[in-house]
Amino acid sequence: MMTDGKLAAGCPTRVALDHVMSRWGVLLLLALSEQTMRWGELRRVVEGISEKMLAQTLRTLEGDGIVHREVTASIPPRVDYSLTPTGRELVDRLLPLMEWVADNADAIVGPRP
Amino acid sequence: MMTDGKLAAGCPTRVALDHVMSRWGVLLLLALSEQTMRWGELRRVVEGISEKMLAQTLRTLEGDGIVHREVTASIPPRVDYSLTPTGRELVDRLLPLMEWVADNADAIVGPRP
DNA sequence: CGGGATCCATACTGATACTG
DNA sequence: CAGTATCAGTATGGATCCCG
Repeated sequence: MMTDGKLAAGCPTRVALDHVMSRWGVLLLLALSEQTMRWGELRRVVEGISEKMLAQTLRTLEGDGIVHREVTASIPPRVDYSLTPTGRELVDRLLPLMEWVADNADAIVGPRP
Repeated sequence: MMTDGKLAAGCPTRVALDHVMSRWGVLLLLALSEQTMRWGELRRVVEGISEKMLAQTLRTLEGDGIVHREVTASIPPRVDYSLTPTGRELVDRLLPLMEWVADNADAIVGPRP
């Protein structure tokens, strides 16, 4: 029933899905699921992400109302990223999936040379 | 705690995640969550997918032990795709997330011009 | 019908430099 | 510190043609 007309090519669900399930999106949401983080922390925790994709993905998620960006005008400047209530709802549904993938990752990827 | 060392750059969890959460992977899993489907059906149901990505994604998921491929030698040839038990476990955790995204898609994507 | 092979466009990355 | 800008190399995806 979800596969009927609801997943047409450019529909909102598809777009939202691309944001949320993107390579770096899930990892950022996972990181923020535990605590508010600063730019530099995210850069370190989400290993392998480029500055470009970090900025781009954060801006997308912020625009989606999933991530909250809070600037503290100080020297040095400080910017904190956290989940919005909507983001929290999303992550609550994302976490069980992530845990399953983490638990079964070896079985999935391992067997194949 | 999942964000500690467990998500290092090339770790199995990251790789598995890229397969499962890929743009087309989720849509194929969603389609197969309801019933076994043939190549042509998947091509139609997962609107917008190219033949290349359909073949590639299916082969990846098959290699991961998530999707089962069954060939019937007939004329015309027939190939059915279905979820393995592992795939079913995965989809059970994926579905709640998908439903949430579908329900909130307009709120996520809509508000931004 | 179910793909494989090929070529081309785009997206992503990495490195570097620069700013408020 | 927290970004933005730019450029070049590479990976990824799409379109098309073709075959058993």
